Amino acid sequence: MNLKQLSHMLALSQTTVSRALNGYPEVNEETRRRVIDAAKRHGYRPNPSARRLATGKTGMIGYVLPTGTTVDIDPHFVEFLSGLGDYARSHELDLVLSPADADDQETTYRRIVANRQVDAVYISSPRPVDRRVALVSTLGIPFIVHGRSDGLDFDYPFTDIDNEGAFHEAARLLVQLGHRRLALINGDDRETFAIHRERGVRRALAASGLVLGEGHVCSLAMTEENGYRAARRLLEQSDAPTAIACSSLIMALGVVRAVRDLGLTIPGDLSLIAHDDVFPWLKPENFSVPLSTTRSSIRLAGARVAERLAARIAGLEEGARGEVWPVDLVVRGSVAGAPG
Amino acid sequence: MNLKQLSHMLALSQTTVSRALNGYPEVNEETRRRVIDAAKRHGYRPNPSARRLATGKTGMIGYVLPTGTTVDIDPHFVEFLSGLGDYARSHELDLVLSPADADDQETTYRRIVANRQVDAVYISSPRPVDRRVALVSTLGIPFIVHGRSDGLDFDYPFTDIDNEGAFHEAARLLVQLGHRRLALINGDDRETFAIHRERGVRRALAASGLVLGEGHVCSLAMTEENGYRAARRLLEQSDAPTAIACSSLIMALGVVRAVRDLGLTIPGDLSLIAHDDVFPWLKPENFSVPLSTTRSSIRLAGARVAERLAARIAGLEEGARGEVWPVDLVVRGSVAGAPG
DNA sequence: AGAGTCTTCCAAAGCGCTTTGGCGCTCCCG
DNA sequence: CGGGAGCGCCAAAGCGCTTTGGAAGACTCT
Repeated sequence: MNLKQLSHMLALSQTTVSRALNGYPEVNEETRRRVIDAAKRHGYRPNPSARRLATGKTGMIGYVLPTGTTVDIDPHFVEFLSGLGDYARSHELDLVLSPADADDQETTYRRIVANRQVDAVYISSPRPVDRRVALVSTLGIPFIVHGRSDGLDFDYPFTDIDNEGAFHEAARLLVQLGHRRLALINGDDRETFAIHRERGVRRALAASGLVLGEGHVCSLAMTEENGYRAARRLLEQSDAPTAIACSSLIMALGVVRAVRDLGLTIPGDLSLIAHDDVFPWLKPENFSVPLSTTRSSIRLAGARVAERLAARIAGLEEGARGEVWPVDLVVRGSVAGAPG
Repeated sequence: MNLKQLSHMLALSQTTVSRALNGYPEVNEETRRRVIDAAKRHGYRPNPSARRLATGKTGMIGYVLPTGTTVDIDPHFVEFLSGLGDYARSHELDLVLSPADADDQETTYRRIVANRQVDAVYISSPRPVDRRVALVSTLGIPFIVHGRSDGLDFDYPFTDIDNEGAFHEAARLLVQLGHRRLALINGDDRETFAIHRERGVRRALAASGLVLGEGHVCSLAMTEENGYRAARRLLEQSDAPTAIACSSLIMALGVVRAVRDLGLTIPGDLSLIAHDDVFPWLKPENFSVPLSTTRSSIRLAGARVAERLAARIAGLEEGARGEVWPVDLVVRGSVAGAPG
């Protein structure tokens, strides 16, 4: 059932039917009703390929998915996706994932824009001076960055959480509790979020005349194993930290295991605070010692990004407004005063 | 740069240029070379919307993403996606995720097929007599089911792992080690994989004249918390199991925590085997007591599904062939002879 | 009553590609 | 040298929608 058939059976022109369906004003309400009714009754659905060809609108938002046998999409992605999908569903948007070589995502961004495959794109896990952000903003397609890229000489729209503030708060609390030797087990420090977190910790320490020791910061992919290794390394050195801030719940699992292996306890020997992106399947309150966290739902962020993307597509949002969400510091049993 | 412009500047017809580019035989090799060269030099890329309108081919594979505020996409999805993306990338396929109400995915499948939005779809987490499978197969779009749906009165193409065999092997090993009271901490038993796993365990027990006790099987969403709760419940009852088979590594985390909370040890008081889908961020060998697992890479499955989908789109694969992959049983420190 | 203004609808021209049907040319063979 | 076969190419017709540029009819106003 296409426009032609439908208009023919209504004894109207395709123009009128199209306009009636798309809410254009120059059609009689009575006629519109008739058309809409008939369309519904015959299950007419405009062919999106044709519509796209004519309008350029696709009803899709794009994301370039970094892939490669050595590349791991991390589990945060799925939570973000849940939120994004949730919003997208209610607005009839689809999401197209274009897999790309992790080291060359730009070609793919170019392609999907040149091909007008999507109405908007988002970018995640940005790094400082991120070339994708630069590229996409010159390409002139609506976009939102989830996170931030520093050092760019132009503004761009983003939604980020206050990573620096969160880790500043966490570190400040630890310092207030008397800790003098803090360590940071961070994510990949080529990513902005990790840099911001480190900055937050350093700033808090500096406020009390302390520093983050040379060997007291680790930047690794956020796996349980890396959390374990980092913690072992930190805790076995002579000036072992008495408190650790950790960038992920998954890494924190490894930290807890290391602590146990070394015969230490939390929070007796070590205070621990981790960042919690709010996974349904792993909760900080369920750690053997309930884990203090800086908490921010990545799922909500996904929904927000989708919302802004939709607004931009509709022309309701413009400009380079960046928003930074505050992060909750949730104190649980894993922190205590410094030992000794 | 479109076909018209390109053909004009080559002083050829659009037809010839199109054919040259698409590898049709009726064009002189010399001409073809010229055309391809010019296309490359001018960065010509056929407009996919137009091509789609003309051919019906989209170069995309579809997936209906169940969403809803109460619906959690589980982290397995992201690993599957990695594999799928990996293959898709090398074959210039994109993936479109259409979010849908988790309770009504069929409408969305209908839509994407009717709209010819994608060349093929896949279905995951199938249940017995899954209506999506029935629907999609009548819709006549190429598809692959990741997993299996039992009780359908027709065949369909799927790629699954031998869940029954895996848990049969696991349970058999435990029985051989002298365990008489086994328990199963399973995933949601509305899904086929969980049913198959339970069947595997029961079959192994039956072979030795044993049964899976009434209170010895739990079916829950695969979260750490549920693993913990299930394990507590099992271990605190009077006829507590001496061995547990567990459907997920994440749940196993909870089991381990419960065991510790109860002052028990693995494998002294309890033997534990879990299914490992092979996450890069959580490895069974890194559990405090290295975890025995039934192992099967869900990532590889993703790549395989993509491969079959591509083959079907190209008309290289037909029929309802189902493939069932064997699962490795990897024995580590978490199993031992039955206590007492 | 005639002119002007809306209102409501239509025919037709794209959007950029593929594909059908056919045409002219060369080549080979009897 | 004439005719049939192939080769290489082209013009034009879609694919199904939106949108431009009217046009016919109804209505208002003077």
